[in-house]
Amino acid sequence: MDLSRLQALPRPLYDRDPRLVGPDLLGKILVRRQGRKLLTGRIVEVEAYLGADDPAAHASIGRTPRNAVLFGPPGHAYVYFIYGNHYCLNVSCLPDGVPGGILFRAVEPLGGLPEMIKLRGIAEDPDLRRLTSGPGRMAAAFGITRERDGGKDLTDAKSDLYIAEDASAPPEVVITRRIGITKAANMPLRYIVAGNRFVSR
DNA sequence: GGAGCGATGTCCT
DNA sequence: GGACATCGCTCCG
Repeated sequence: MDLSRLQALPRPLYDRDPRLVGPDLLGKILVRRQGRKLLTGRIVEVEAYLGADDPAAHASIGRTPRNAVLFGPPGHAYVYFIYGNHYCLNVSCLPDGVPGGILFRAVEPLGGLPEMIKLRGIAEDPDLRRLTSGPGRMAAAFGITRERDGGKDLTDAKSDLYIAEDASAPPEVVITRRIGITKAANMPLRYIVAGNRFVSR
């Protein structure tokens, strides 16, 4: 990958309805600096979570200390811990005071695969399709935790965690219902890259 | 290859 | 006390 082509996505991109931000994030690149190494993955699956009118969204119960990032300015990392085992990464959307976000569910690994495998704690020569497919697996592969990354500005290319674009063409987007939730499970708010094999099941 | 289930922390009611 | 935006293991076919 041509790293000199990487440009951090600007804040205004996130200052919109998550239903517009979600599809625009497909094909973009999640970048993690891990010491001297660069871990990168192309975003292939995301879900939008809205505000009071979306019962599945953490923001639907109103602002609490836990979900405050979703109510803050756009372009920041909302990281939460789920099921006692896993972290999940979101980026806040909409202006300060208005909640909303995008959950990152899967990336296609591009660079830093040995480091990702190490962070996942799995054997060498793994099934690459399962390295970064699913929000918990993806977060683990990128070493993302709430303590380390919660609240971070994801528009800062000097940060150790940000979202970038390269010169590649935007992918074809397919919209489906969201996965793994019980409330509002029928809302069409999941966005995936058509035909991509790193999308979760 | 799919259904069932346990592990496990955090937060809200 | 229970819900939970998950994962990986079992067991069954």
